[in-house]
Amino acid sequence: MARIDSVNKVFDPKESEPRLYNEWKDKGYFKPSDDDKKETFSIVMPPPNITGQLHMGHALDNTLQDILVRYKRMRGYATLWVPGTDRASIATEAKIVEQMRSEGIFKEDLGRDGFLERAWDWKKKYGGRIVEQLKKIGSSCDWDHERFTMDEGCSEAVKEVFVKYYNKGYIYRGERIINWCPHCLTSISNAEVEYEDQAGHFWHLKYPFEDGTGYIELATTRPETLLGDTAVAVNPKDERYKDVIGKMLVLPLVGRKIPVIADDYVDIEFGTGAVKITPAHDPNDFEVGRRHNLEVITVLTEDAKVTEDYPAYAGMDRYEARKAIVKDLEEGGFLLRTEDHNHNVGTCYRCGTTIEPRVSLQWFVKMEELAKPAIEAVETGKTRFVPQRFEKNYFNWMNDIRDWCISRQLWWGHRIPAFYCDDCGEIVVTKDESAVCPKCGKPMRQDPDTLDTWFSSALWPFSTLGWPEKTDDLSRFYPTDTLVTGYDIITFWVSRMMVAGLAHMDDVPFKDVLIHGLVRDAQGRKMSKSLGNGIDPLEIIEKYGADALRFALVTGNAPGNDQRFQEDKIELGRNFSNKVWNAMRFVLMNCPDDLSYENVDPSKYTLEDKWILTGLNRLVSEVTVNFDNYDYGVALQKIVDFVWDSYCDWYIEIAKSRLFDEECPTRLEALYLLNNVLGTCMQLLHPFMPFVTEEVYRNLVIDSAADSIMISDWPSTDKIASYPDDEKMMSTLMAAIRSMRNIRAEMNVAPSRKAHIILVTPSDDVASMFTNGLPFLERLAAVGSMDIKKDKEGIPSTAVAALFDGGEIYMPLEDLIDIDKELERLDKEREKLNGELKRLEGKLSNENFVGKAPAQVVEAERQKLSKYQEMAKNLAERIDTLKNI
RNA sequence: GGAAGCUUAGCUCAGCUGGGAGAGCAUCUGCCUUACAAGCAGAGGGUCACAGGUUCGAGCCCUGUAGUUUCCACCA
Repeated sequence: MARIDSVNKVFDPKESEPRLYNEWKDKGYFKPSDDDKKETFSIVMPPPNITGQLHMGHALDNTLQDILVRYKRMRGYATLWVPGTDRASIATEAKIVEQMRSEGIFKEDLGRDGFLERAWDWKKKYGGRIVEQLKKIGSSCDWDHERFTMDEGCSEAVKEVFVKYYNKGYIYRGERIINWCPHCLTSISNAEVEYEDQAGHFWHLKYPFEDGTGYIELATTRPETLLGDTAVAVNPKDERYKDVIGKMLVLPLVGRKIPVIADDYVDIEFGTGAVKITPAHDPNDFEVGRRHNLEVITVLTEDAKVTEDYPAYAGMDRYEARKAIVKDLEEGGFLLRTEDHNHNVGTCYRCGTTIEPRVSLQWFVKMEELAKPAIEAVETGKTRFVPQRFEKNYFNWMNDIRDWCISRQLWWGHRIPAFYCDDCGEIVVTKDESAVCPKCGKPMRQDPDTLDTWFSSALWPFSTLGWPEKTDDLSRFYPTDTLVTGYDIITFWVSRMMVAGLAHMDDVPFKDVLIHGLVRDAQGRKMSKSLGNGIDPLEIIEKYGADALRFALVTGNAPGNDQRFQEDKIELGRNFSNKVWNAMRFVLMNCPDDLSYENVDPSKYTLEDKWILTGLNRLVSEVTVNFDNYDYGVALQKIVDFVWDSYCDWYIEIAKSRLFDEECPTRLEALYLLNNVLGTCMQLLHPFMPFVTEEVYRNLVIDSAADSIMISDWPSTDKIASYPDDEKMMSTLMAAIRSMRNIRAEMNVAPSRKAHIILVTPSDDVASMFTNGLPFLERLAAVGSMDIKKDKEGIPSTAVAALFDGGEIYMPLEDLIDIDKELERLDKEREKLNGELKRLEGKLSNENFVGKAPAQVVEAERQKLSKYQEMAKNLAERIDTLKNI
């Protein structure tokens, strides 16, 4: 019995998980096989930010990827999972600036190079942290392939792409109105603006005509931008204003003369039908201004303060200025009234500051044409979203795509490879950093700006594989197979990878996009720092283990749906792993040291053996389909049900009588199946719970086991025999047992009280099944002894009846039976049965059903009907007998 | 303003191509049965949001309604 001595009474994740992880890594199991004959399977990890801590979103994302990768590896693919981290320019730069501020240092004090030095120190310090955290949840990625979006290779790819796009005319530089974050002091793209409804006001103002003939009334939500107004627009079809188009107004407080112009943009129905136009601070107004050649007057500085040009308000921030200007308008008699108004305000997705539209010179990618092949690839199914509904999300964005502002006024990032000659104004875009002006030969100045983080992220599926070099990795692993990510970054990232992949690799970056939802808190709120409702995955791992966390993240969740994170789910995961552990312990306790399977004889398999094998066969087949369809929640549920219910609660319990009898002729077969069925279940479970399954797999005595479950072959139904008829018999026996248990529980008969039962059945098969099962019936249904009869003559009236679909069982319970109570119980049973009978009879007497439904379905219903009829007959007879006492 | 999702047991959620409503937790009853009380056995609990339609048959497909969440959209 030494086998059991070496295993702990409980599974200890804290000890086991790091040990196993390191062993797997050291043995090279995470690396793809070099075998060229093997089909490849590759995925790239959505790179977490180096500023970050692992949060539940990462935990879910990486758990799903790990499940996928471990499954494919066991299926025999040469599997590569590329990990890495992202520089996250805005977020990282902001954090570093903040850190510096606490030391009293400013960016300018250090200069660009000094700042970057600090940034790299940051990366060294924190980039490693998140990697360590990813390892804790068991991510089986190939760390030799680890990349960082700003490492040399990725940077080379960025330059290559920029130059290529520029030469083809897809990248241009121009003065446009862009979204500006006054806190981060940089431009951001449309996708990086988050809109939120804010309570605000409508200020109704009057702008008097220059000639003193009255005024135009208009409303604004942003009175402070009045300083930059250069016109008032009305709709050309608006009868009310027909005569004033072209007339001049005097801008209140400023005194500037501005024209009334006509433009279709104005909605006649809305408000007064007149709109003040501020080209420098509103994207629509900017367009109107372009059409009418209006002057663009910037009135706010980069940090959103009024410029020196307006001394009365100079230096005030936009909200102070708003107050002051409203007050002055009121005092000047220009304010007609104020009303409450909710409006959509754009905010920076990184810091939440309200965006200020701002005119400036930036670099853009022309997206429309580039988007076309990316749209087509999804339309034709070359790339497929799972679940499919997210394709709409993608199409929505892609079909309405705008030019992408890619330049950022930051230092941390890929510097734009554009060079300017201050002498002659020449612009050169090149990978060569020591460019000289091709016109005048003078040294050139590189653009100080850096590129949007997502510009480099878009290249991730091929830059990580070595592009632009023609590497083996690239030819072997591109395109990747599946991208696993959240629906929240379909626009930011998925769409741009599609574009980049098709533009530079001439092929889609991935075949499937598996989309998952958000992990919310127990009340269904988004987890966020400001709410303080985040749950730290590392604390959960510390307390319950990584397997339990992974279990909780996958169980009971359908693809693409958000989920609430609740502690009892983790407990369930922990409990299940405990269950598995104890099942293993039980098996090992009964395994002799010299256990050998040499003499195992399948022809000696008993009914329950054939039943468990048949169930296992179906489990393997169904779960494999579920895995291929990314239905992990369903797969896990099936595995749990099989292990807990079929294997533990039935098979082990039944097997006990064989194990405890040293002389039992089928003891070896029981041991063989106990070990190997559980072993196969561990393989199916391994992608979900890698650690506990590895421990159990190694401890069990498994036929031709691999060194590690990680590299074992995925179970195949070919190797698992199936016995459908025996399975049916077994379920009849189980129904009988349940029926007996039910009666005992209802009648409060203690299990210590072994019953004598009389089985009445017309079937010889059922009779012999009970005879063979007598040893375990004692354990499962507290049967002490048994008589078998073909009819119910001589059944004592003091017996209670347990019905099942193979006959009846009578339990004489002399001192316990209360005839009225028993009649009541049987009556309830009869009612239930009658309901079923009515339904079936109705269905089968319906000609349409019999005529149109598939023959199989009709036949199954017929069989059910005759079974129930038989049961109803027996029941009625029993009720009669009792009544006649 | 457009689009998508959700609405199933007290709670949190599954339910594959339409064929007798499920799980976990919670509740109630009985068990420390020599793997496991992080457990075992049993019980109660649902007009599958509502209204139509298609079908022999609808939780599932179609239409509409209500509530709710999210994404997209320049409405001053």
